[in-house]
Amino acid sequence: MALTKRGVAVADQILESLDGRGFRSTAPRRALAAAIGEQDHHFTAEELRKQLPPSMGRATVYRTLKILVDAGVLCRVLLEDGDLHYQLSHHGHHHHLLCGHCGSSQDLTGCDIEDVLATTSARHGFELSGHWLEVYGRCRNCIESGQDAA
Amino acid sequence: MALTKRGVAVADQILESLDGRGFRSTAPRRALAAAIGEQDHHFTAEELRKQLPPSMGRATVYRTLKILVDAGVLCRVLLEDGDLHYQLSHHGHHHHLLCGHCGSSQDLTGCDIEDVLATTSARHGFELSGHWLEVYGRCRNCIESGQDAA
DNA sequence: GGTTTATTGAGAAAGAGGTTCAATAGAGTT
DNA sequence: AACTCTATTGAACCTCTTTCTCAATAAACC
Repeated sequence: MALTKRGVAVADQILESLDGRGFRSTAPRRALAAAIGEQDHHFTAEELRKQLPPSMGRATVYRTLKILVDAGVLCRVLLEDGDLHYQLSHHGHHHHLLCGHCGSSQDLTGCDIEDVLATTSARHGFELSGHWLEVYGRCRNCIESGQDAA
Repeated sequence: MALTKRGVAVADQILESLDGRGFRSTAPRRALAAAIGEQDHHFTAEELRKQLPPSMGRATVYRTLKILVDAGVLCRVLLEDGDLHYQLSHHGHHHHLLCGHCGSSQDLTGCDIEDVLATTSARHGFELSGHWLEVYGRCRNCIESGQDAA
């Protein structure tokens, strides 16, 4: 696995985050952080595991991923077909624009959906505590490179 | 399983929908439709199966559920923890208000989220084709019966 | 170096869901 | 009512993902 500058920075961030939560810095965790740093797209636990040395136990991958989701380092992405993948969580709460062609995802910022939801929920007598939104479509790159709709 | 008036009506609707799509009316499908009609909440395939006679094969339950999702009779609900459940789909496209206390869900209508998404996506050069939104919180009943936040 | 305790990996096990295929049973026909 | 054709079924088996157990290992701190 070739390491990119960005990937290494991300890996460092992940390890710091683990350290900050009292988790030990171990070789498997460093390898996992490095691998996550190199991911272009959202990924599954198994996809990630395939990119790691087979010496790393299944359980370690799953355990560490769960820790990272709890820590807010990773977030889960719901694909259009119902598959759940992982992805770096750059900001706090945010949404994803998922491209059905290249599989990329960008974070959706500047979205006032919370306000809309608050008023609508209130109309139903519903006390809002959270929401989960995924947006599907085609990204700018795929549009410009002339990929036709699937 | 005690049959309610509403449940029977729902079951009839489901069977009609199957019939309209050229599927045969069989005893297992009738039993499954009846069971779905009696569900208060969103449910998993396995939960439903437990309420059906053990003589009904696993495959039949899964096959029929898939058919019903394709037919638009059922929709999938994403729970806050990432679990996917099934639920009756009353309208076409819609969203759910999921109560974390009683587990109930109501359909979210009168939500102009599509417009908001369209403009925001456009700002990202993203061509919108669909979205998935779930809203979590506490329903009117739970608020009024004084259930404290979990 | 020694001690304590979190962490690890291997293997077993659970859980959800899909596949195969011979047997069964709808639905229309005669 | 019997007959035919074909969709449907259920049992068993399998795959894929995820979790659990537990003895061995290795951080971190003294």
